[in-house]
Amino acid sequence: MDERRTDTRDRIRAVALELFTTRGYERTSLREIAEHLGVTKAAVYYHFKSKEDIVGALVGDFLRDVEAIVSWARDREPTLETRREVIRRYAAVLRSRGAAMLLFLQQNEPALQHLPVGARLEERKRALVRVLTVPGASLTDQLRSRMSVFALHAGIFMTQDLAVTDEERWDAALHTALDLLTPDESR
Amino acid sequence: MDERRTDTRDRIRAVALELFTTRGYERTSLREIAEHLGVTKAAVYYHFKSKEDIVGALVGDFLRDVEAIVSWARDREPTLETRREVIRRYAAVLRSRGAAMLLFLQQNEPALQHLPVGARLEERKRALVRVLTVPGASLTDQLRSRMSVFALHAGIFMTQDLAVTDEERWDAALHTALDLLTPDESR
DNA sequence: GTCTATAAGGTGATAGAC
DNA sequence: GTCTATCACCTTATAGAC
Repeated sequence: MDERRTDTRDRIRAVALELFTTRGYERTSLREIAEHLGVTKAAVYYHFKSKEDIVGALVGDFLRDVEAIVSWARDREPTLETRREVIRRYAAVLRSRGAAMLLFLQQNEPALQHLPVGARLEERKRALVRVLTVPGASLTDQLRSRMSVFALHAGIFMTQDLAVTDEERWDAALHTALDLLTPDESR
Repeated sequence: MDERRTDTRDRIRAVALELFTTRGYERTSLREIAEHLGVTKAAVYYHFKSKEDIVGALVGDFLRDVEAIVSWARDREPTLETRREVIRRYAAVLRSRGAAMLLFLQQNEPALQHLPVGARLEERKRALVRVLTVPGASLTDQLRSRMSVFALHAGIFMTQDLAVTDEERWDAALHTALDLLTPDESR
């Protein structure tokens, strides 16, 4: 029924996403989050049992999205076209989640590594890279596959200083990612 | 004359580099650094006036290396061959500083952003990207130039799980970086 | 649901003895 | 150069009133 009487939980998520991105997860305290919302720390602890729990809620949906892509790819033949479609679908997921989530993930990757949710993130990323890599590929091509995924991230966060639209960013990112997916030898 | 009677300062640098890389700058306390060396925190403070001062000593030489590359490039015509040589020289600098320094920089980029030395790092990186980018290049090519620099980093830290030598990593990294430097249109 | 109050412990940094 | 002792402050997290 979703009969919540306040929207504090969602507001905590939103403020946490913003602060974790701009100031970083480790440098953001629960006091800061609470003060931005005009409530006390204890109120935040009512909605989330720990600081880690907040970041867990933030990345949960994203993790399920990636998982779905990997499952889909595993049911298909590992052709170049399958790999290209994986990149397109991953680009679509990133796009639907918005640049904010992507910037948060990028900015806090080192911090997340030391959290339980970071291990799950790492696992999904590995699975994604696995379905993108040709078995027995050269080191260069393995690197290209890994950088293909990264190109989608970089297309957004590495171009924040340029005067272009997000639309143009996504286009350039996808174009570069698909190019990296093409094996080095066949070019 | 360099008449130091102990090598504690250098040992602090080495231990800090290791801990900052494996555990992260923010998650590493001065107490931990001191304990790894078998001395007290106060002893560390005799050699470095602050925690920030340690990381400053760590990246100082690297910053000067990058600065030299940028100066060299600015004195030459901005041709593709110049840009390729910039990448080769940057690869050589990374190589001479060792994978440990690179992993430290990569792992702590978000943390360094909030430190004074991070601003200097950011400035050099921007200057490096500037000499690598053709004026008036398309968004895709600007992204490719930026990812070219990143490819050298990724070639090392993104392939740590693969059973290859560092030599092979550097080769694949340089090859991929030089490919990204070639404009998208002329391929 | 949100509050006040507090526990328990870690942090960077400094003073001053040896 | 290194030590002990300490300062001032911050952190995550909880207990219990309203």
